[in-house]
Amino acid sequence: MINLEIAKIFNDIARNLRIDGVAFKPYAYEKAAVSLQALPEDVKTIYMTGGRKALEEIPGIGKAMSDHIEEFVKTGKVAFYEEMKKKLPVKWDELLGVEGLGPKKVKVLYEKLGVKDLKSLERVTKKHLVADLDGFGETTEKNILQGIEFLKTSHGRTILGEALPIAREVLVKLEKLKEVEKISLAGSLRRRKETIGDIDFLVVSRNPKKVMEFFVKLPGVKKIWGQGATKSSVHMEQGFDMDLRVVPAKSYGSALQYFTGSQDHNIVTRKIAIEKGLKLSEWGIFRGAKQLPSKTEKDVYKALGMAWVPPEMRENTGEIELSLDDKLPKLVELKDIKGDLHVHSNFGEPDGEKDSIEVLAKKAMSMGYEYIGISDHTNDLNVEKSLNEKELLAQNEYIKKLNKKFQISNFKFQIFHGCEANIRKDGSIDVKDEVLEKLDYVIAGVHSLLKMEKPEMTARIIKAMKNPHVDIIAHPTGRIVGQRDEYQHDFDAILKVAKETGTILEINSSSRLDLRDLYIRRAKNEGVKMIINTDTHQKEQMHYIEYGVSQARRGWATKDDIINTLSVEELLKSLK
DNA sequence: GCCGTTTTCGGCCCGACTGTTTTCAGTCG
Repeated sequence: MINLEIAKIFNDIARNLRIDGVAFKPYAYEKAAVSLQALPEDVKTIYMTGGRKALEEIPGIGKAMSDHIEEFVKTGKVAFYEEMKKKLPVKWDELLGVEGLGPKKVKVLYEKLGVKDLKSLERVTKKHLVADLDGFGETTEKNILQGIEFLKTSHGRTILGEALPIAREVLVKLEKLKEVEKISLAGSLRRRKETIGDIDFLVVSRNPKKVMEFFVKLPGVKKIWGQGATKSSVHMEQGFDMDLRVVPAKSYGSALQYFTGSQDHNIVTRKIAIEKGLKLSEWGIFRGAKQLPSKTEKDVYKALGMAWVPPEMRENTGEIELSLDDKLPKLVELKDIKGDLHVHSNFGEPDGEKDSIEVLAKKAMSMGYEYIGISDHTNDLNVEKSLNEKELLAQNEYIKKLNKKFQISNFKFQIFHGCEANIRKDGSIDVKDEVLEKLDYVIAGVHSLLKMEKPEMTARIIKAMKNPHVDIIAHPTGRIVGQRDEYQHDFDAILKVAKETGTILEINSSSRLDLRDLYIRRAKNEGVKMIINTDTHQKEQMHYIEYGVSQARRGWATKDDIINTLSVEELLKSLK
């Protein structure tokens, strides 16, 4: 996305200006970057159709910014930025990842010691060349070295599905302390971002010291690296950080709002406070010296004239405006989900690691579902057991019998029979039409040749969607969080055909989290329906549905956008 | 550099902590 590319350039420019001591301009560049990130349309299209004038109507974009955008659209570069990069040619992403290192220290390290990346940083630190630099010292040098060590053992950002269960375990332990009056997750985990930098807890307690003492002694704590009167931070053995903050009850709402973020969201809420003659901080919302009610987040938003914003939406990508107008969408919830249509069974491989259809159906019932769909892999897939046409037909008979059995015992529960077929290189499906026809539904997905060029991959998926038997496209963009980027594809073209053909796009709840949040928003805007599935290979994974739901919420999806919130009868109608 | 029913000039979010300082800059969220 060109918007994101330009936003990154603007953020980089802001950082460089700030290093040079330029006041306020960096803020303008950051503001322009945020504005671009939040923009649903492509700036290139805006420029092509409306020219410079249209660009300057975007908030935060004035003459200089539109100059840069025009130049980038025309040449793919911004000369002003290229010059800056030459002056300070360091690997920012690497160096800023070291705890305690910021832009200014990086500049000094580059100019005095030639540090360009983590490797050269480690070298000069181990030679003890850092401590003598102006503004540095023994402690800073030691901290940098420890920061590098931690980076080596940490695996960067932790994916949501790993972080959330760990966080909940800690939450339960803290809740049991009698000193803890109230507790909540905060930060990116509460916003359910797909990856988490660190796990944040917010606690109300009259005895912060006691709570923090307990916190830093939790199992798995490797090092305490920050401790103030109301805050402590620890490195965990698993390679991530946890932060705990303690506040008084009268500040709980403002503190939760503040520590949940995102930072971009908070900057805007604080500005709204200023406009109303108020001041918002983690300690409360104030008119002069007088504190207004700040016990709950609702109090805080109400004082700002805003409706309470679901944490998943707090990214300053348009939610503030909707909240001010009281027009926030009612997001889909976990309890709305009535079934899961992407579940793999052990059919044809009873000794394998997967579960039987009966076990999976019972699991679905125990989760309060009204239906489950069995969708095993088919013919072409070689990495795990797949069913051929004959086996699919046998499975179909078997599921029919099972359903009859349930009916006799008067269960209000239905097993659907589908499959997860492969979309071949040419867009054809690897199962014969006459077999697909017999199934209740068909999921199709790309599982091979992921490196195709954009036009070919787009045409491949479009052809599959045009197949009258294909109801759902599994994990439509092919990415896996933290492991694999999406394949090349034209998402707008895919959306257009999905809409025309009534094909449903999957929100896969496994570590794929595919569709991602931004694409969910675009699909929703185009009126394309989606389904939240787990891609379960073992029955416990059916609980991953929660991650798919939170992803859908981050994409602003409502119940109406998601077809597995429908009852059995309505669901059948919404399929091809 | 951008913006404006308190402004076309004068503002730009806020507070805490750390380490290097002797009153504050840099970093973090």
